[in-house]
Amino acid sequence: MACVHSNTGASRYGTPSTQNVTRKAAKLPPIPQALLRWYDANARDLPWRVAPKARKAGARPDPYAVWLSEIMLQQTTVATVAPRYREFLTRWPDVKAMAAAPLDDVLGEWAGLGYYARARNLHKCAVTVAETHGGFFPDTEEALRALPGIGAYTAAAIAAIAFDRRAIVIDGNIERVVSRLYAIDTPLPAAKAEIREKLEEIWPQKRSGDFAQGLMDLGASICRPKAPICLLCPVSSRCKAFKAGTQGNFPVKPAKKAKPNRVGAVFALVNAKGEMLFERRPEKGLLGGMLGLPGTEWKERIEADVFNAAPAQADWEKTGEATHTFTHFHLTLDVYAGAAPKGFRRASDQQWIKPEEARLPTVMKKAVGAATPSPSRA
DNA sequence: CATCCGTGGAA
DNA sequence: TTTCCAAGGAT
Repeated sequence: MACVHSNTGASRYGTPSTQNVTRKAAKLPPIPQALLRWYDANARDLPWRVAPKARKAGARPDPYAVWLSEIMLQQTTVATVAPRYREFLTRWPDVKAMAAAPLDDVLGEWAGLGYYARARNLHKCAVTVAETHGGFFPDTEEALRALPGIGAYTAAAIAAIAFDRRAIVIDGNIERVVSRLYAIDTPLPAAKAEIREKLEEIWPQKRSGDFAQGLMDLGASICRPKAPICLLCPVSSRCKAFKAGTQGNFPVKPAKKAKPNRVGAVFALVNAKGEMLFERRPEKGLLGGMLGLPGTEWKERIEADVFNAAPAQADWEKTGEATHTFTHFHLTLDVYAGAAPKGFRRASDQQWIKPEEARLPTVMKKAVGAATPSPSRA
């Protein structure tokens, strides 16, 4: 990449005292060039990633694997995703396999990962790709964007990483990197337009996917939210915030709201086989489609007669509490345990499962734990 | 544009 | 203990 001689470089007017140094009128390398060189040497080894070296040799990632990883990585850390991703890929090696699976199997495999709409849309997307795209993911940003669970970020990421399209990928990492590079002081999310404009100017035609992954790796390892390691940054010389020493001020974010408290009660009904009664939660809303213990709604105040929400008449004993913090509220659940009365018949949306075998969202796992205290305690 | 939607790790 | 926040999307 030939360096065009700058006609604005300071070297023209260099003082005589620097004559022996003869610094090259070194125009700084463009950001993509510096970033990609850094990525070639420092790319993280991730299970869904084709390393830059292999990529240059012609290897291409499986679009299914890219899609699966991107959905799982939405608002979820690499450390959490990596082992779960391997389980998904082993269980459903391709999109047709996932499309053929029952939704409840996918939800069960997703248990504990949070944001369960992702799992519902994952399955819906697999079915769509299998049925209306012949089992192949579309290779354009626009067509990808139309699929369930694929928004602006994920569509661009898949287009760039799996299909080598020039697509402007913007995630939280890249927002942070760019807002520091250009010292963008507009608060998010309003700053997104400006961030996109800056990226549009510098985004390379070639190695679009590697550029996106390089920016994200940089954001994760160097240009971190707290204590960025600017001394190791390949583009610090181009970074407006670094030069001003203000990298800690970016990105500007709005203040967060306080989380209200909510309370409720759940009931752990146990039968003679030691199985516990679970029910499938409504398809939409919090923990939609997941298994849980029957119980009250979760409100600011406890209901007058919580036993109206019990699944059966039983000698309910309060065995403990479960506390959990969701994205937008704190929850305290009173946990009651009881034995199923004779002749009890479960409803159609309920099922008996050994508690240790149930694939549950975390709050329900905590509630089950509070219903069955571990035998040993010193 | 604002709100809803999980979880676990780090500081 | 509390706060922050991570490869966001749907409504």
